[in-house]
Amino acid sequence: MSASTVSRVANGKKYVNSDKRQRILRLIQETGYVPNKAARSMVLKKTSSVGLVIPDTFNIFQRELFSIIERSLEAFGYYTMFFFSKFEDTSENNCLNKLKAENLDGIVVLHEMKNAAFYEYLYKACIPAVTATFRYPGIPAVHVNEEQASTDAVSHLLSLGHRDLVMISGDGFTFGRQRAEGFFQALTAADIDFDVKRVVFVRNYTAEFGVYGMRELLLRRGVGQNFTALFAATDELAIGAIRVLKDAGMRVPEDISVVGFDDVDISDYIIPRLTTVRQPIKEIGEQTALALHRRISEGSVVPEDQVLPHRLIIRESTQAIRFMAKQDAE
Amino acid sequence: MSASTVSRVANGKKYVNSDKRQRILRLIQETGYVPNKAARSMVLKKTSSVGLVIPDTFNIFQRELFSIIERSLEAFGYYTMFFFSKFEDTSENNCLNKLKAENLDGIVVLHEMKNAAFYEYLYKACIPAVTATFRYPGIPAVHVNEEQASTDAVSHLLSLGHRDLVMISGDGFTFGRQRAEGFFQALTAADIDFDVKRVVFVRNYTAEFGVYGMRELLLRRGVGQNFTALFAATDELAIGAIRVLKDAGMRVPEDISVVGFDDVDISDYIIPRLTTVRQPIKEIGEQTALALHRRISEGSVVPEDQVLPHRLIIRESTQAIRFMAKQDAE
DNA sequence: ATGAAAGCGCTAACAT
DNA sequence: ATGTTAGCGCTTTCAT
Repeated sequence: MSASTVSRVANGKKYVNSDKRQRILRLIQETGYVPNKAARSMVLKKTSSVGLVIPDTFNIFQRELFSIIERSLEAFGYYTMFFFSKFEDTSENNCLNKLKAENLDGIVVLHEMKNAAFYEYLYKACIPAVTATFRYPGIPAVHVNEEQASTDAVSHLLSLGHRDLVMISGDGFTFGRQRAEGFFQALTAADIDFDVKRVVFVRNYTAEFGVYGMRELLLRRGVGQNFTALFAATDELAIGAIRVLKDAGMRVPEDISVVGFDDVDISDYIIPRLTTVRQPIKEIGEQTALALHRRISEGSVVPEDQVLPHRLIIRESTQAIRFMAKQDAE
Repeated sequence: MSASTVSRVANGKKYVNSDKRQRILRLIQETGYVPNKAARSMVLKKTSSVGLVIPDTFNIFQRELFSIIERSLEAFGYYTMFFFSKFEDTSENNCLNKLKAENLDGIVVLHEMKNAAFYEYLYKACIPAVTATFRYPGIPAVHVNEEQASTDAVSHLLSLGHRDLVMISGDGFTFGRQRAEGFFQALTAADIDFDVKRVVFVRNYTAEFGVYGMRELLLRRGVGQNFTALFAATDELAIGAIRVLKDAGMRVPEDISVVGFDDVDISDYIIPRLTTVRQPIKEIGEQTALALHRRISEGSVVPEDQVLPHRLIIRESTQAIRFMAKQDAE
């Protein structure tokens, strides 16, 4: 029989005698035949593959997220190709070139490319894209309300009686600035003095940089500043910061309350269990995949912003301010 | 000019007038032309892509590892495709089928497929493969000596005076059994009674399952058993176990010493800092990529086993046994 | 040094 | 219902 008949069977098309269909199906089984994807995608002019652009170094939350996205995409029948990119021009261009060679059906952007050429290419080449955990004008995004979530975290601290707050954030991504923004908003709303010194920005969102951030904060503390509570822009930053506090003889939460962000899996197991803002990571991943699938299959062009609900998870690392702590300070 | 000339330029072939070459190069730059990978791989009969088979659920160590492998592979000019597989037949077959469709140049196996059909396919289809963190007969492997590493960890506990040891391991992968094996070997070598009750096997290597494991151990403890030290098959298992101990009012390391395995990035920041066995994760990743590259490019068939050196990292979670602890027990 | 032509494995349009 | 043909974008002979 001819190639086209086999093709018809393989793709479940009509117009095939059912005897013949059975026979071909059996043969496919026996020989373990699998159609060549390259050839298929060449004639179909689509690859059933989507690209996932991710940061070269990622924290636990991001790692979790992109594996969820990968699996959700797979459920829709897409293959996922990962593209790592650093926060630097050469790396981004490199990444873009690889992307171009793939004829991807769509792209999920998890890493904020700073080079506008990237987004221009997506636009010109009419490649459906969705961003997750951040926004870019004209592209549908799935994310939480970072400012509001941060404000909620800080409000929790405020409601516990804390007035002297500090924050560790990062300068690498927009969310770092947004979370700091939320921090300041909550503070000003509570009539607390607006002092930029309350926030230290570190290069990365890992525990290692949490250590650096807290050391800096402790240094500042020495020269007149003081604090009873910390808001860390990620759980890992919090873990590093708590480490330093412990080493400096300060107890969490007795002396210092700490709240993190992300609700990474280990946050519920560390000592003390971390109070944090949970991002609905599963939903973010699934909605991102769904949004991209819809853009690809239905060609819906309307860029819609999906803001998913966050939730404050109160655990052990925060507690009401004690008078002792205040007295120690004076 | 003709397509073939452009092709020659794009691939850096000879026999092109240098004026023309310059002109084409410039045009490529300007138009942002990138050759279509599908068409290329069809005629070349190779894809420059390698598959990375990874477990559907992975712990921090594995996540770190496969991102290192991906980057190392990229350095050799390969694209990486990720294939997730569960520990179950349908999922493995599914994974195998996807693999087949790709015409991969090579495959890195990080997930122990139990279905032999998988390895048979690799063999029959002559697809170069390398396994990492475990071994499969006939395939080059990159890994540490799991038994020896475990023995070293236990010896450390022994040298601290501990005699009553327990272990939490998993049954999902070979390394779980190997690490338990090393545990028993160290015990028998030290003339300590060989009691299978000393080890509890959980379904997964995460903190969550560390909690379950320790709860079980504590239950057993109630009925006459006792222990002053724990060896956890992964750092995350250790984190979960320490959590339970803390909740049960036991201090680490004052009452119970704990040693983990992997030296995951956060292990140096948690409270207490975790004593653990470090796997040379970077080297494992790099050597895996290198081994595969060599098999692909040089076609070397000799399956060689690469055993990389581990290292015991002593931190805060272990300390010499105290008499008090012994007395408490009696 | 360059161009023309063939062919990689597949699917879709066209015949029958 | 089935086979034949053309063509996807590239590289590689083979001519010139």
